[in-house]
Amino acid sequence: MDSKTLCLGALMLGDASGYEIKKTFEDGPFSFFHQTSFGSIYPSLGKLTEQGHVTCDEHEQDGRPDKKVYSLTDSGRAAFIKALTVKPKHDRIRSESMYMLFFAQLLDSGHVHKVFEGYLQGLRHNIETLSNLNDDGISPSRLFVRGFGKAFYEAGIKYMEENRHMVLNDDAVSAGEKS
Amino acid sequence: MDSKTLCLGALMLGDASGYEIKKTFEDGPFSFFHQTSFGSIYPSLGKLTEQGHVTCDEHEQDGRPDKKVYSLTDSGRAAFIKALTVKPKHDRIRSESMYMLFFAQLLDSGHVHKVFEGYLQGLRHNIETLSNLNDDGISPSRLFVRGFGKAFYEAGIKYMEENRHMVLNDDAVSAGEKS
DNA sequence: ACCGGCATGTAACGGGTTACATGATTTT
DNA sequence: AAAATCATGTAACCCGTTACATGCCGGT
Repeated sequence: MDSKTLCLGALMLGDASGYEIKKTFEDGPFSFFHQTSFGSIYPSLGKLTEQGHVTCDEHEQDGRPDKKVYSLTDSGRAAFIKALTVKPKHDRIRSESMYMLFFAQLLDSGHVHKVFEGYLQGLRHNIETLSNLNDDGISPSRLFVRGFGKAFYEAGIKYMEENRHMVLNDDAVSAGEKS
Repeated sequence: MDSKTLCLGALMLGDASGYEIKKTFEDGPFSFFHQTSFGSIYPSLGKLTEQGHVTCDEHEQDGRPDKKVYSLTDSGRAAFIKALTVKPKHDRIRSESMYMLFFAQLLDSGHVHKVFEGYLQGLRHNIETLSNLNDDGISPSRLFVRGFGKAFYEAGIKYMEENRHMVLNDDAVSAGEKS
């Protein structure tokens, strides 16, 4: 799935600028299963405009560059649906943190600790992000995906909290006193 | 984390050929949080050999090309540990299936059905893969990572089974009869 | 007979990340 | 005073995927 399709999907949620599309992938409903960067969004929007899949309204602004708000056209909507009507590729996950924790016995325990806590915090942050989304009037399938993300992350948090002793062999010490 | 580090990690589990390293990322303990392809493994092994991080033993074989079995050197082990002693990047997940399910209401229900069932099957397959691994004599941190993967996938399966009605609006019909 | 598994490797192509370039305004 | 937010865009580079090239063996 290329960056253009990702942009079309973001615009299915409503007109938006490139900047706002990026936020959708950071804080919005796609945050837990996709990510993009400006370097791919802006060129994609350019190509989509050429192809007639989106139109662009420029709003002048004080000081800042003009805000370019993109809207889907019928052809864009059709292209989006067509792009989604293929066999999906398998999920691709890359987790450096898990790779590090796997090799925890080789690493400095301070570092392992940081990685562990950082990962936990990341999971909590992701749940918060999903929980902050407004669910009013959202279709069941969208709620399903949100719920799936939450279920995933919650299971991860629960597991980590219950099994921290497997990676961190200092809990008894660091919990009480430091000497 | 580049492909070279990934190869070093695979070799930490024992000497292996490029072909076997790939299997480690497909069926082995890394399967759920990383993936690679021959196109990146073979060149990486070449570079690592040049750098002295691995050595290579060639075993002649009947018919097949020689099997090149790589082993870590001390310098390789040190390089690996150094590569892991940095702040990990955030997990990167890309799930085309979830993207499709999010937009289920736009898509042909037959296709949605296929995506849903395919995804569920994929989760089950992942759990099976993790369950087939031999846990004997494995360090706690490695078991932790395995358990994390299982907890993740199990939560996903449970959620999908309990909430299928949110995406699939044909369960009552298709469950009983087909007319 | 054909497909899948074993086994290594190269090359091109595509694509995305990162960094750079610019700059005002608001928050800390 | 510095950092973050808003806002767009380009370019280079890295790197990985995909496809190609080759070939035997075992199972169906």
